[in-house]
Amino acid sequence: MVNKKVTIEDVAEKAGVGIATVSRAINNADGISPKTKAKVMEAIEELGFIPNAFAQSLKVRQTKQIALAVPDIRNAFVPEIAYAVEQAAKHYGYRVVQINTLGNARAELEILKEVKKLHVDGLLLLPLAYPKTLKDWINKSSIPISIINYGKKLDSDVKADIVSMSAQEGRLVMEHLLNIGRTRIAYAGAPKDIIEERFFAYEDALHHVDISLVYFGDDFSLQTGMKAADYFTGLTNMPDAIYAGNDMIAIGLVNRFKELGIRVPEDIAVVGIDNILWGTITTPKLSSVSIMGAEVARVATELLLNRIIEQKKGVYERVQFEPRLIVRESSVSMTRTSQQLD
Amino acid sequence: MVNKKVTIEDVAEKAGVGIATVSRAINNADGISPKTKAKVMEAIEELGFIPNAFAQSLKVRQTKQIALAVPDIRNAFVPEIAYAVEQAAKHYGYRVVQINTLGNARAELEILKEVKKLHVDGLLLLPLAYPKTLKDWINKSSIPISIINYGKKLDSDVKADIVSMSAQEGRLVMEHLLNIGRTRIAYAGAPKDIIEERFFAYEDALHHVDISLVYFGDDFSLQTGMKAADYFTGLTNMPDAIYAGNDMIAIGLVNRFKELGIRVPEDIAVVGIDNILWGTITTPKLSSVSIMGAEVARVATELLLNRIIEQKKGVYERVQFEPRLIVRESSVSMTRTSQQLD
DNA sequence: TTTAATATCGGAAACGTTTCCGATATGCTC
DNA sequence: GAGCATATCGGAAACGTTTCCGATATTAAA
Repeated sequence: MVNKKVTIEDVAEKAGVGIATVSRAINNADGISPKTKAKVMEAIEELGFIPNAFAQSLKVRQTKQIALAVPDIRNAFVPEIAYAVEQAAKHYGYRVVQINTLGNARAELEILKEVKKLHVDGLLLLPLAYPKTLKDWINKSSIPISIINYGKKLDSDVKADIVSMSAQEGRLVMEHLLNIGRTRIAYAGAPKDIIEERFFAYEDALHHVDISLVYFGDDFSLQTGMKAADYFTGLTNMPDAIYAGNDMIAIGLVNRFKELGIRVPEDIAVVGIDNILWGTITTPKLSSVSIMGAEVARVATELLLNRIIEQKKGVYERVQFEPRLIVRESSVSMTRTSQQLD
Repeated sequence: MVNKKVTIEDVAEKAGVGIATVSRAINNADGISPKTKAKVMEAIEELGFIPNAFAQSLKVRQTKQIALAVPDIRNAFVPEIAYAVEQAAKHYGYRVVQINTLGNARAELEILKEVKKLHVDGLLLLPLAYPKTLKDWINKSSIPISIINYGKKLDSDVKADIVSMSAQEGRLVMEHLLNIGRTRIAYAGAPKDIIEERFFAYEDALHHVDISLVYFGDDFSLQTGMKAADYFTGLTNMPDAIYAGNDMIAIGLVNRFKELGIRVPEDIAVVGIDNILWGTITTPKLSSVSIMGAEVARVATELLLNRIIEQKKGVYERVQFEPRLIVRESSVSMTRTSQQLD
C-alpha cells in the first residue's frame, strides 16, 4: 500500500521526537537541529510517509493549486494555452487544475461556482463571453483572478489582472482583405455573443454589411466552418473573401471549398485568427493572425502567481499584446513558399 | 468576499440547531426532519455557506476527484481522450485533475509520485512506456488505477483495470502497405521505447528490416515528421511507403514531402495511426488506423469509477478494442472522394 | 394513561496537520 | 561556575468537517 495511513505521529514515534519536530522537518522550517532533522527524514523515508494534503490545507488554508477555466479543450487553441499555463505554474511550484466549461458560455458562470468548492489559491479565466453576472462574480470573489482576455474591452473596474490580446485582430484581417481588393467579404463565426469583438471588427470595417454574408454557427469547430462553406456556396451571389472567427472555422471552410472545387484564394480568400499550428499544414496554408496565446497565457499565469504569493491586494494589472497578421496562401496566391509578414 | 470563513457552526447558530444537524442537512442524510432541514438550508443560503472541502476530505477520506495522467497535451490525440474522460467522470459526479507527464517517459514515474500527494480517489493512466518500476508502482498503489493502454501486451498480473487498443494497429498498416504493392517500406516514430509495439509490428511484417529505413525522432510531433521526411529524402534509395508511428508524424511527413515536390501517394505512400480529426483535412487526406481513443477512454473511466464507487477489490478487468484501418488518399490514389473501410 | 418503539437532535471525539507557547538544553560572557 | 541569551524541542490547541452515541421528543401500541 502506497499511502497507508502513516501519520506524522508514527514518524515522530519512530524518530523518537515530537510531532511538532516532524512538522518542522518536512516544511524545512528552522528551530530544528540538522542532526534531528536527518533523523526525522530517515524515519520518513523508511515509513514512506506522505503528508496528508487535506490536513495541511485545512490548517494553512492554501492548496498550491490554481484553476484554469477554459472552453472546449478540443479547440486546438486551448492546448497551447493550457500547456503554457502549466509550464509557468510548475516553475512556481503550483499545480493547475483544468476546468472545462465545455464551450457553453451560458454555463460558464454555473461552472465557476464549482471552482469555489475546489478551494484553489487562484483562478485563471479564459471566458468566451462577459455577461454582467460574470463581472459581479469576479468582483465579489475572494481569491485572486487573472483573465486571459480575447480582446474584449473590459470595464476598468474589474478586480482582476487582465492580459488582453487587444481587439485588433479583426481589424487586421479586414484591412488585409480590403487591401488585396476583395469587395464581397463575408464573416463566419460562432454565435454573436461569443468573442463578439471579432464580429464588431467586421462591421466596423464595412460601410454597409450585407446580412446574407454573415454566418453564425454553433461553435468554433471545423464542423462549423464546413457548414458555413455550404451556406456561402448556396448563395446566388457568393462572397470573394471570408473572415473566419478562428482558425478552426477557417480550416473547415478551406477544406470544404476544396471538396466543392472552389479555389482558395482565387475564388475566395479565407483568413482566420489564432494562428494555430494546423494552419501551417493545410493546402493552401492558412493566412491568420497570431494573437500569441502562449505568451499571453504565460504572463497571465505569472501575474496571478505573483498576486498569490505576495498577497497583493488591489492595483490590478492591465497588459496588452498586439496581434500580428501572418499572410500565407489562403488569401494571396503565391509563387512558391509562404511569405510571412513578421 | 465569496468564500468568507463562514463555517458550519455559524450556520448552526443562525438556524438554531446543532452542527451535527447542519451536517445532516448538507449531506442530505436522514435523521433530520424536513422542517429543520428547510430551516438549515435557508440559513446556508443567507450566509452563503460553502462546506470546506478539506475538512470534509480529511474526515471521509475521499475527494471525488480522479487524476488523469497523460503525455504532452499538445498531441492532438490527447484532447480527445481528455474530453471523453471528463464527460464520463462528470456523469458520476467526479472531477478530473489532469497531470501532464510532458511527454517525458523517463519522468513519468517521477510525476506519479506527485499523484499521491493529490489524494485523488483513483488514477487514469495513459503511459507511453512500461518500465518495470511503473508496474511495481501500480501494484503497490493503494488507490484504484485504470490504464488506457496503447496496445502493449501487459503482464496479466498488473493490479489495474486495463482497456487496450490491442496491438494490431501496426499490423493493419503494414498489411495495407504490402497489399498495395509497396516494397521499400520505412518506419518513422518516436524513440523506440515509446509505444514500441508499433515498431515491433513493423519488424514482424518484414522478412528483413533495412535499418536505413527506420527513423526514430524525439517525440510524436509534426516536427518529428518533417525531420523524418528530410532524412528519407536524403537517402540514395528512397522508400516508397512510410508507416508513421502516429498521425502527427504522418502529417508532418506528408506536409514536408509536399513542400519538396514529392508526390503522396504516387511517390511515397504514408499511413499513420490514431485517426485524429486533422488527418481528414490535409491534402491528401491521411490514411490512418482508428484506435477509437474516445471510446477506450470512456470505458476506462467507467471501469475506474465503478471500482471506486463499489469499492471493488481484485478481479481486474481486461477490455480490448479492435482498431480499424481507414484508407484515404495518402496511401492510395483515388478518383474522387475517400473510400472508407468501415 | 403508560410503555415501548422510533424519529430527531446535540455534544464531543476524531481526521492529520501547523503553530503558539512554554520548557529544557546548550553556548557564551564574565 | 553563575547568569543570561539563544537554540532546540514537545504539548496542546486549532483548522472545519463527519459520525458515534446518548438524550430527548414524538408516535404507536397496549
